[in-house]
Amino acid sequence: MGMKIGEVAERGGVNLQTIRYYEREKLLPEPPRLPSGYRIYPDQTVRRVRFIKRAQEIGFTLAEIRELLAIRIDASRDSAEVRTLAKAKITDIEEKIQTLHRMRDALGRITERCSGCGPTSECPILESIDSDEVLQ
Amino acid sequence: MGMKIGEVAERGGVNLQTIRYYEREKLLPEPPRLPSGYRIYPDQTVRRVRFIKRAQEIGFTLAEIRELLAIRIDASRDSAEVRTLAKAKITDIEEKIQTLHRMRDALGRITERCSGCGPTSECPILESIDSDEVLQ
DNA sequence: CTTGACTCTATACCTAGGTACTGGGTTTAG
DNA sequence: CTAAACCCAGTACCTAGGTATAGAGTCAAG
Repeated sequence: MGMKIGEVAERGGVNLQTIRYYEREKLLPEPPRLPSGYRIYPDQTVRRVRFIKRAQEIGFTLAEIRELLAIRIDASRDSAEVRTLAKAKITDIEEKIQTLHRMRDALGRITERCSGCGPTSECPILESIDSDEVLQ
Repeated sequence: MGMKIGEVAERGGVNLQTIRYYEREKLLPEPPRLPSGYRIYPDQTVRRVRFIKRAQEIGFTLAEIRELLAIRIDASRDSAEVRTLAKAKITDIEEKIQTLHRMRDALGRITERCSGCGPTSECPILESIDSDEVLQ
């Protein structure tokens, strides 16, 4: 029960320095320490680190991730405020999902139309795709 | 027909310097110039700039966006290769969509469960949510 | 035909998000 | 009881993705 920082980093898939950086940036709470000063972390810290990394991959900044985490954590807030915050985040997320769907569909059309063609320069279908189709 | 750089920047919603930066980074092709050296852009450049910005918002780096754009543009490639690339990108995108769905659902549960509660500290439902529920 | 808004290149600077290095102390396996 | 592996704080450094500034030329409305 309780890991040292190196294990958290390894299991979380990040550099050891990153853990300390997240602590400074208030993305991770300050953990208890051994008398030696060594940080001791509970298991769920690994999940939190992975959450941060996944949230970054889908375009949230550390500041936004801090807010997302705060939705769960701050028990001193009014629940109406919590709901308002959560709903705003849901809106952000749904917009990202829409954009991703559009990109996926455009890429899907490219793979479909070109199946069975030879080199691209001989593939009139690919050549004819409006060059802005994927954009949008 | 043809805008100068300031108009592209404004309509694209970015700083003027960013347009030149994207050109250096090969995200925008070098546009034709007036005899004075002024860059002259076609209309679709604005759409391309907005595409770049939207793609960034959902977590693609400029290097990845360059690849996405190249899928449409490079006609010297084999179409099988184009399809392989496009499929790899589709996989990336679908993973992002999954992550976003999970986050949205977790946030949705928070807003649902707390509707009608008073201050959070008096809301046993919110307090009881496993603090890692949104994570995952 | 001038004046204010725009553009050019080049270079310097900035923020976010880390990563590495230094000079120590600590833990643990043998 | 020692050597390898780990941790500490502090500080320096790095990359990505811009943004600002300087000094000079260009364009367009009056």
